[in-house]
Amino acid sequence: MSPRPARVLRGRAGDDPATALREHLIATARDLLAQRAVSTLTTRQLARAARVSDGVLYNHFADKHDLLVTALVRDYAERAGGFPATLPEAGSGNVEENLCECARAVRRVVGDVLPTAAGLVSEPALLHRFLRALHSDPLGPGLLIDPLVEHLTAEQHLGRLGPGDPRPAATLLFGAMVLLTAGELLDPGAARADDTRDTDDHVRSVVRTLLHGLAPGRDPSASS
Amino acid sequence: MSPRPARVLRGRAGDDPATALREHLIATARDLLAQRAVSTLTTRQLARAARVSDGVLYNHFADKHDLLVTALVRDYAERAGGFPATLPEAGSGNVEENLCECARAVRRVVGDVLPTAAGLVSEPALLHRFLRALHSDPLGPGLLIDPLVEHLTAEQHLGRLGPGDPRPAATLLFGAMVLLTAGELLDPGAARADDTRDTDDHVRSVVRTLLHGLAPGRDPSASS
Amino acid sequence: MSPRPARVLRGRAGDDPATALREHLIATARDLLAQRAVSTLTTRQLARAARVSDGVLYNHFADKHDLLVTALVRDYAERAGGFPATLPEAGSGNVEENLCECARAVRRVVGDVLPTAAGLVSEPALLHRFLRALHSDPLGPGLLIDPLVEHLTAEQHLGRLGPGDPRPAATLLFGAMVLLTAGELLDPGAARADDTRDTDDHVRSVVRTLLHGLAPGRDPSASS
Amino acid sequence: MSPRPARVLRGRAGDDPATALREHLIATARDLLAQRAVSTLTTRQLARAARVSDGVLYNHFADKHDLLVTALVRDYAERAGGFPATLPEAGSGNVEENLCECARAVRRVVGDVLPTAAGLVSEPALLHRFLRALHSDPLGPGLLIDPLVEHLTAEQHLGRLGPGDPRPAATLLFGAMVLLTAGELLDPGAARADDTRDTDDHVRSVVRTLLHGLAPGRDPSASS
DNA sequence: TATGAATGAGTTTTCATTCAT
DNA sequence: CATGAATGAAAACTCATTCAT
Repeated sequence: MSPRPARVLRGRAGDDPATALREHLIATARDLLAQRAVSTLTTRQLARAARVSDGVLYNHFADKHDLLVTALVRDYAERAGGFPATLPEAGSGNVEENLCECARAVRRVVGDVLPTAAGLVSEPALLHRFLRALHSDPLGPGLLIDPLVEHLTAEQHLGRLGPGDPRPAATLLFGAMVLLTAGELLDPGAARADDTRDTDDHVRSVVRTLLHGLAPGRDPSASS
Repeated sequence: MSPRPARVLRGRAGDDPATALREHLIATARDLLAQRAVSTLTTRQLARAARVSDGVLYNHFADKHDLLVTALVRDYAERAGGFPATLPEAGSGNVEENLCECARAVRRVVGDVLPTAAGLVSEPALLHRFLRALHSDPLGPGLLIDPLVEHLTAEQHLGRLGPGDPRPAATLLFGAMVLLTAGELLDPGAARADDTRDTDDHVRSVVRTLLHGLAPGRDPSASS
Repeated sequence: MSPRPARVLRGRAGDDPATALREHLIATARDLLAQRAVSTLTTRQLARAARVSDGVLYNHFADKHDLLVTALVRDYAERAGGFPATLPEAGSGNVEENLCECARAVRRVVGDVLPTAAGLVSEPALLHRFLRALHSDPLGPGLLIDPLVEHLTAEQHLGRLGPGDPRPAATLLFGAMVLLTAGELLDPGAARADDTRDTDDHVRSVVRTLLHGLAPGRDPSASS
Repeated sequence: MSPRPARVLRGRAGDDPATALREHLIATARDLLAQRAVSTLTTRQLARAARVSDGVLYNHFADKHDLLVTALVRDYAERAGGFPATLPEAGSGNVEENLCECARAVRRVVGDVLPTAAGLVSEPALLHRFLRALHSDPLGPGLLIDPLVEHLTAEQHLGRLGPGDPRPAATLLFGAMVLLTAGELLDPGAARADDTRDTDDHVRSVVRTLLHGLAPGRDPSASS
């Protein structure tokens, strides 16, 4: 009485067969999205990669964009949703080290999310649908910045950071990490064996600069 | 019996007609690139816009990508090449105001360059060729960061900024501007009438935070 | 352990469920055929409209065409079958008025049947099957003409029409009505508010011409 | 300096190469339209039949419908445009024979035009574009009826036909011919060796009936 | 060397039909 | 028998590239 399952799902059990293939398609799309840019993905490639016939897509999604946006949102939600948990506890250890750990967390999530996000820029229709989907989800545009701001605020309340609006500070830290990530993405040739070490030095110096500021008359060596 | 010049160039004199048409195509491509995304640009549109026949392109460039990359590089070179001149003179006026002006200059150039650059992500082949072209040109990847670093170094020598590596500071400032710009590009709906003012407030607060740092025990109100 | 009846027929009793669903599909197809053209009807639309699963069709009909032809024949049979009863009684009232009423009856049935029939032309396979089905049914091609011929014959026997073969007369009347109907179908824009009146004037003048003939030496005004 | 000609046109000379392929496509479409119904024609079939690549169509026409409508109009124009010339001269020979000749002319043109026209019914979009094209051409919807009306009028002025509106008479004659034609088109099996003879008898009896009318008190034998 | 029509592989999407359940 | 998802062969249309002139 149930319809025939897709060949590719033969042998699996326990799933709701109605949603199993839908999920399979989303998963396949995410896989491909991690390799190629959105706009280079064809429905044919998708079907081939999912080991499924050309038409299935349209049994589960309104059109190609519908599947793509769904996969994109799912991807973003999972990657960005885990971000807050990767931030260190405010008050623990030492402030600078904490900030470095924050910066590394940002770098990780940006590394995950940036390639896909950048690919969206050239597909205005897709971008629009993606942003609408994000806004109607609990995933707001502040999903990544806000936890950082909260961390800084918490450290302020603990007296471990000075007063002042933490949001520009978060922007500075976040932006610097975006830049480092983008640089590496654009120029993979620069990635060397000692890459991690170098990168971490970058992170640390950025954090220190942010902590002590550029203005003269302060002794940054005090906390190093 | 010299070869027939393209119709669109009839009447011009003095130029080498061969390079004239090449330049004309590059200029047209740049014009279109400022309007549409790279991936949506067809050779036909290009030919029509250049008032030239569909095939000429292949007499002057290896293929469509070759023309596009050339136009992209040219565009980047001009926009980014003009950037240093838009930075204020170190030592003039007041340091904070100078930094704000630097930040605004960064925002302008990023606003010019980011949309096109982001569009490249979805065309991996193009992106690769673009990056190779950039590296073989004098236009290194530091084209935008280095002038900023120099400005900061100059202010340090004048004693108007504290000691320390100016490069992470430049990264922080630059990254924050990228973030602001990207936010506006992605969410044009957030652009309001008071947009300029808001944005400038953002810029100023970012600069102040960068100047005074996050560490406690410093009175940021002193210099505001 | 009798087979499960289709959801849409649950609760009905007394019918043979096998033929009930068959009839339900035919009825649904007729409904849709009255709205859309044959060639635009998909099996999916049919199944949805019948509130039945996509595959049932193939349990009761050889294929889509089989169902469609069956529905088409059924439709034609009912519309054309009702036609004789809509003709006026020979001998009643006045001959001209009776002929007008015949003409109107023809127009009605043609209006019902022509759109569907014309739509068949673009589906040669369907058309062929349809015609074969018609011929094997008691529904011959004379189904519409013959009753008209009989009416004329009856009026002849009553001495209210002159002698001569009534079949060409029926052809003339029928053909004129087909023309009027086709004209309106092809050019719906010509339909005005006073449409009914105009059309009826057309019908009347056609009937009068048919009654009195074109040959000279006859005073058509005598019977007007 | 001229672009490369289509392979299929190699060797021909004298034509304007720009319009040669356009005409070739129209001609091919007309050929196919004479065999298959409009809606069953695919762009692929068209290209194959024209011995031309799949895409050429779009170099000369906005889309498939554009080509089809153009072919349809061209076809109609040529077939229907020649119709008036095939009518006999009013006043020549004998009236009845003249009317029979008119009827035969109508039958010919209807036989040419009806199959194609009927196929249009199931393609509302195409039908609409076709009708619009017809109306903007000198080819009005009266193109076929009007010459017939004029013939009758001329015969009236010569005193060879009685008075009265000739238009309903034209409608009757035309409609009867449409019916005869449609019957033969729908039921090609009825076409026999003696077909022409039979058909001609039909035509003659229809014309006589039209001439003498149905009303009693007239002696139709007088003119037979 | 400029022209611009011809080429044909490639794109997204539809849909009649099948078939495991 | 009913179910309805899977199938895959089209469909219309696009576009980078070629090439006779």
